[in-house]
Amino acid sequence: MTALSDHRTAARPTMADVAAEAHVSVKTVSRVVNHEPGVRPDTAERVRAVIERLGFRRHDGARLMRQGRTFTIALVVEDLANPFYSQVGAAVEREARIRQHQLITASAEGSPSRERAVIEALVNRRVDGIVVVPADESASSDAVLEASHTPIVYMDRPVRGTPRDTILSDNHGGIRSAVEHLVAHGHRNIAFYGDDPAFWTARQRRDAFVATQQSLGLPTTPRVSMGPHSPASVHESLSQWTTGPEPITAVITGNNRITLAALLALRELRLPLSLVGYDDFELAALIDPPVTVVHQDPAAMGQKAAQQLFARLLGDESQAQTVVMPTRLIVRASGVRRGTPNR
Amino acid sequence: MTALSDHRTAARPTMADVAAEAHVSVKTVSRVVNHEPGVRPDTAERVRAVIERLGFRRHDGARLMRQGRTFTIALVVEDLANPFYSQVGAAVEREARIRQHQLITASAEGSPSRERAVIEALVNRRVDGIVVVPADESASSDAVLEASHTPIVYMDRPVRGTPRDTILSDNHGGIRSAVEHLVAHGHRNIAFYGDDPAFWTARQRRDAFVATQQSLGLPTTPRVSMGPHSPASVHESLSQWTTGPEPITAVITGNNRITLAALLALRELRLPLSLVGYDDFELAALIDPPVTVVHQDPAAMGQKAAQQLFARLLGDESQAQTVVMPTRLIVRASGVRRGTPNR
DNA sequence: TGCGGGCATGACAGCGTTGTCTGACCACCG
DNA sequence: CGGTGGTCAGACAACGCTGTCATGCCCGCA
Repeated sequence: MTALSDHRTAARPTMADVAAEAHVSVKTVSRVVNHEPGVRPDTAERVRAVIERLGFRRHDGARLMRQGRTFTIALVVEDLANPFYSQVGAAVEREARIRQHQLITASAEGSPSRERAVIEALVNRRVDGIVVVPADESASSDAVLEASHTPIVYMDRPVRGTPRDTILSDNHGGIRSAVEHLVAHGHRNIAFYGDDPAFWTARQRRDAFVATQQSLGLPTTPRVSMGPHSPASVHESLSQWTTGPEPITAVITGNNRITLAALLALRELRLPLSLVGYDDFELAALIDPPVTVVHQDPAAMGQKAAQQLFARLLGDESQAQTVVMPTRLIVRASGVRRGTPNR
Repeated sequence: MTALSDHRTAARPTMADVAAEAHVSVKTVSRVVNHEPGVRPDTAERVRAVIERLGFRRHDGARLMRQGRTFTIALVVEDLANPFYSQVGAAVEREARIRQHQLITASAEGSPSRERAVIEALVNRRVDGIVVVPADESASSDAVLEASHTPIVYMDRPVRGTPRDTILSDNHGGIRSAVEHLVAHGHRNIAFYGDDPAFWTARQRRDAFVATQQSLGLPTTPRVSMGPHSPASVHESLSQWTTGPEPITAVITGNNRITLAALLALRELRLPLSLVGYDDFELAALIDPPVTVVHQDPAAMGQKAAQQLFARLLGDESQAQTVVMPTRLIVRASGVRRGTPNR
């Protein structure tokens, strides 16, 4: 254990060291370091010289503990490597940085218990606030947060119980725009592939699909398949739905990964179906055919969440609000009719 | 400023509160909280009950300050939203989490001065160690780190000066495998599009390209174009190099973004050139034609960097080492000859 | 010469923990 | 019955900094 601390025990001068060397009190050093007034220029200069010479750096841990806040916020997501979350992360970090805060990021890997553990650790560190993409709607960690009075903003999915600031994407509107787009291009038989219905967003999008179909008077033959999906699972139902009566001519996919699976399946089956995917992705324009997508803006969502959090940190005591961020349909060739509709 | 602290001043019980309530000393509470021996079961039980009742949570900031380390590491990259870095980030966070550490992520946005500021802030917080993708080779922040004795691991790019642990990707091998692959498919006139030569990796890859061309006895007509690149800039030189004498039949791109630019340019020009890109990307298999790539493994690099950092934290005092991670050529259709070579 | 007032500086406590050391109490033994 | 040793518990200082308050000094003015 001695080795462990070598790099710390080694001559890290404190204010006391500087004070002794400069023949002033610790408080004066503090004043100089923090640019507080009331220090004679020559004294300040002397102190600065010693600081320079000893290589002193203020210990922010001590400082922050004295001051009661940590100038740190945290972001808890499912998987940092997922482009959606990494864009959220970049946006949140940016908001934090311009406000002199630091960002701790943590992955809960989709596990509520891990999420709880992670959040407890963050609360114990007294992070000033947390942005969470909750792993489940019951949010077992919510009680912890309640007790700790740590401000929190939920993202992408709501949580039952105490009302909290929540930033959502307009799942309903997004799906509706997708369906309407396809209908405008003459499609009437459309399939929907959604993610695991354990996810709130997956259910939202499915329900929006069904509702839109009904409101537009489309055939309501159940062509909804919920995940988790693989290229193989998509493949299977696709080959059914394209061969029976009223074969589908278009597909809507409920997220990134499913879009990928569907594209692979479509390619294998050599089916020229139209496709609209939920979530934009890099290079969507380069796929053949270019994929039309419902774009939600993760950067904007992250930014909004961080801004809301900082508003709370600055004392905004208004009622918790839910913000629904608009989506945008990016039309590329894939939504346009290619197969021959059979009626 | 009062509002600012509402959520903190509000009843956050300390060990002293618990101690008073349980009629024991603070130290005993500490013992119970930390599962230290030497507390009678009934006393411990009483203390636990009070802890539960008051909702006490240990203040890790205070604890860590007493103990001298923070159980925090940091990752400094250029842009968290870039898939390469986000995968690195996910891997580093994972390594940190399984070791009970937390990860602070920060973007330097490619600016050396911002990087310096960010690193100074991290050092001031006494993070236990830092993984950095340095913005430039001179690494002005290195002096700060030297003085603070904070362990550091550099990633993706080396830094001049004091030797440090460095995790690099095998740029030379990667490019060589790309060139050899193309040559094996009959290509002899190959162009290289690299990123801004201000980047060390960009220069490495360019140099590797030139060297490999020479060693394989290929025509050494200079068909190297360094960035920054846009689809337009690629477009321009492409149309030149495909029309003059000894027209090129294949292209190698030096990173993700350039691959994208090149794909767009090739599509516009309707040129059936072969393409090998540096960096794999999601959906590369779905592009038409599927893009052959040199795959570097960001997750493995991040993991390796974190592991090396933790080894240092645990007292590994051996000499700084540079690890070069292998790359892997993922052959998809795009490397295969499609255009008609003109000889 | 004495005094009020401002300025520069310092002493001290405290943020919430933990490490060290001391002490009370009890049991056991010769 | 006194000494010894073990167990449980607490007092106190310290981590490095900042907020509060006190002090000393010099200046100007009556």
